[in-house]
Amino acid sequence: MGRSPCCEKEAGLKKGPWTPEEDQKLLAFIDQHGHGCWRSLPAKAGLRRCGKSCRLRWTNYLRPDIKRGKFTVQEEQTIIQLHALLGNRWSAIATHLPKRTDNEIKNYWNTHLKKRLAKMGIDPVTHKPRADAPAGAASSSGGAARYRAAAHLSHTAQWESARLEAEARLACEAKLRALASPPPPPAPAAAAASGLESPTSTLSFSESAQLFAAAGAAASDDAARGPAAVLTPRSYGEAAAFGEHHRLWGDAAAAPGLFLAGVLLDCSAAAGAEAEQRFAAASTAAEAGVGEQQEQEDEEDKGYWSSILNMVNSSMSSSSSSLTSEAVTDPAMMYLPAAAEF
DNA sequence: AAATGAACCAACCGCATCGAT
DNA sequence: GATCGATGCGGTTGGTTCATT
Repeated sequence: MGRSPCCEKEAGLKKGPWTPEEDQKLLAFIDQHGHGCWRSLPAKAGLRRCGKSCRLRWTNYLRPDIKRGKFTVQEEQTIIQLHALLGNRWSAIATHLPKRTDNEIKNYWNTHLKKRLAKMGIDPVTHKPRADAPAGAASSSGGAARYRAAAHLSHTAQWESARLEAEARLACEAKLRALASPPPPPAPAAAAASGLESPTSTLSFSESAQLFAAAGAAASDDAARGPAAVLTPRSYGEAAAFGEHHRLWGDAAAAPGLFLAGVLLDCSAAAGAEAEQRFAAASTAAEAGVGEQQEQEDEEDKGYWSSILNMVNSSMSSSSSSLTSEAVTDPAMMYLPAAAEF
């Protein structure tokens, strides 16, 4: 499609850092008239900038409801959790951090959080411990290895389902917002309801469900073979039914939640070394496959997922009075708003 | 004090998406 | 359904500041 660049390379258009005078002009204009059409704004406001540049300056810097300065531990945790679920969808993440811009969150992730995770041996893309992480993965055999494989499968399935769930919720949110004004946009909600294919996923909704079933089978198989298998058929049965997303995880080393919920809370700069130790300790424990430890970790994982889902839920329910709290917490109701579209 | 490298962040660029025609 | 224009998003760049040698 022959499309002209959104900001034609007009001679005389200024680029680079904004001056206080330009900020003032932009602020004054938007204060008086609103931004309206960004493309025509610069001329009306007397600015030699392209509309895109004006929009960026406004949304990332001049908007009055922007909070600047250091990110709190709470905000850090939120970013990490949401990034684990949503990937690099900064605008979606930013909707859960009022007063922070997507650009700011993205910068903070790239300059701080990503490095911190990497330093701890956690892959910042997958949020799982890396294969080459110091204390962990490699040295298992026999039943333990099979257990880990089953656990990993389970982990992958749960990971996918929780992420898909969050995406579905975001799609619902968008839909509900749209319903409040213009007619509903079909695309995201439709995808969520029918195929649930996701831009950040290699799995479809049904594939995730199949993963649960496969993980359940593997675990049952393992349970029959030896004590290393600690995943209960009950938990897998429920998971396979695709109702309980925030159930137990099999493998502490493969479960990003354990660290993201707890460790990262206190690993901001000063506590970095300690966090790494905790990471190593947890990985070692997982390696040993100790049941008691496992139960404790399961509890933490449950808490982790609850916190994420609660976070998504709360923003969901606060943005929509038409949904009951039951509707947004009951897994069976989870996809109804999107499904109702069809 | 100067040089160098790392960290930070505002802004740009190109592509994707959406709505209008 | 095809096309076009406007806007939004995410990746990247480049300038500035800070820390270290």
